[in-house]
Amino acid sequence: MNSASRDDRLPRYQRLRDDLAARINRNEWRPGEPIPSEAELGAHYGVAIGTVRKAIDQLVADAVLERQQGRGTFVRRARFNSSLFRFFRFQSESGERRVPQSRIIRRRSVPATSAVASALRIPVGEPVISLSRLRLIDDVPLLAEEIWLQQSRFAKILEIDTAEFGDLLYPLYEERCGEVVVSAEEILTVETANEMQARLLRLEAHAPLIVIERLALDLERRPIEWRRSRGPADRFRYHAEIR
Amino acid sequence: MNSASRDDRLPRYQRLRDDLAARINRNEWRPGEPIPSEAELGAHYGVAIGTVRKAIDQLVADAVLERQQGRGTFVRRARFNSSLFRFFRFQSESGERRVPQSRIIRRRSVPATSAVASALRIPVGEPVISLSRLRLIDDVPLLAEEIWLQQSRFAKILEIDTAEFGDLLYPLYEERCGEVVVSAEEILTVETANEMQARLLRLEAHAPLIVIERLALDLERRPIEWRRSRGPADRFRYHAEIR
DNA sequence: AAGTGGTCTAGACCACAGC
DNA sequence: CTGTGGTCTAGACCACTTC
Repeated sequence: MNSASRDDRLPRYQRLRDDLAARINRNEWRPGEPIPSEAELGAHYGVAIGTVRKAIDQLVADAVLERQQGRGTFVRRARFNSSLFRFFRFQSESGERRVPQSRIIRRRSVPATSAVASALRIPVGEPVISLSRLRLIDDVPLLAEEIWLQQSRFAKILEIDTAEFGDLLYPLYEERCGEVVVSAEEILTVETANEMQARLLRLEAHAPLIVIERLALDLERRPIEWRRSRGPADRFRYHAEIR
Repeated sequence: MNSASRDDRLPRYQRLRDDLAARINRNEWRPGEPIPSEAELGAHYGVAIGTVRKAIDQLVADAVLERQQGRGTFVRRARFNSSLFRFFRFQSESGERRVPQSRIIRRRSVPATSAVASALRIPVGEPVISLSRLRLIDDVPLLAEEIWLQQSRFAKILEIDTAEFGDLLYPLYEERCGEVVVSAEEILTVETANEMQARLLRLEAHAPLIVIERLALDLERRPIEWRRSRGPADRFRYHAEIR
């Protein structure tokens, strides 16, 4: 249990939620696997089943767990095909949702600039992994991305051959580093392309670019990755729900 | 109760939620006022207090109600200053969040085009109210908006002097028509200004514009309003959370 | 002190999945 | 048939607000 007793002032269902979240993060149950039944968890933690339900409710709302009546409660596999990828509507007016091809252009270790440090909530100068990649559909460049990762949590990323990265990074983070992206915050702005960006994206200079800054968070709401993506504004289409 | 017994197959807390939502929509309790206590509601509807809590939980999650421990549960007043207005960050890099000034340019009744009809989920040709307005900060144009409303629900909007509309429409909808906006879906794209838009927004022709299409929904998820807003892309800044 | 929402319990019964 | 989650109940105690 350990961390479940972190803060006695918090209600039990909160501490239970946090403990379950940590255990899932620790890969105690793998995606697709069921966690113990509500009754078992209640017995194990010494709380009523209603309290267990309330804790699980939250993780279901966070899309971390999935209930299946009569079967059990399961760790969700693949949080990668849904809303987090929304801005790939970026171009596919033409129809279906395809995963863009990915080409890593550069990978290096650098000290965190103040902007990166404040986004990732780490000290300035701390080593971070910096990735540059280009995303394409049908070999047409769609997005130029700069990506920053805290090196201490993602050291493995420096070891893998970039050719083996695949087209999606989040599954890589999960498989190689045990880091799971569950939510994100995005800020959208528009700027004009400089010469390098124009060349990379095969646009004319000064063409309008959409800029998407995204901070990806794990299920304990700690920053995992910060990225800045740029793509041609005229092919952009972004869907959002407001509550 | 009436509508609470609409569908016996639904769980009680769902039917209770719907009934409370309808009563709030009917202005049975005004914004800022408390609804009856959980115990009272339980007695009135003949359900356990836990069931009442579950129904209220949902309305709290929808930002329709607000709990205050020791005081009661209140109908939220003014859902107008929070996330629904996010894109007014549109320009105020300079600091605080201000409500742009609003100038109604045109108001008329027209038959719904197929696009408007499908957005508002009404038959093509049904009369709708069409508004054009300009929004400004410090007399600088910021957004040019086209707005469509189902005329049968918003007939009063045709009667009020447009000079008395004020700077915000949603409070107007609520006060005059009893229609409350609780959530919305937005689609963002970028296009270039035509001559009329450029003149209106005081931009040069072909300047990039951000286009925000918004469908506003009431707490029963029925479409209330559809609008298309255009503003200078270089002053655009949009924040979104993804889950 | 009285009334409100917040937490937690213990148990009943139902609907569904899987053997 | 057994085990799972889904709904619902009735009541205890706590924390907070108001008088």
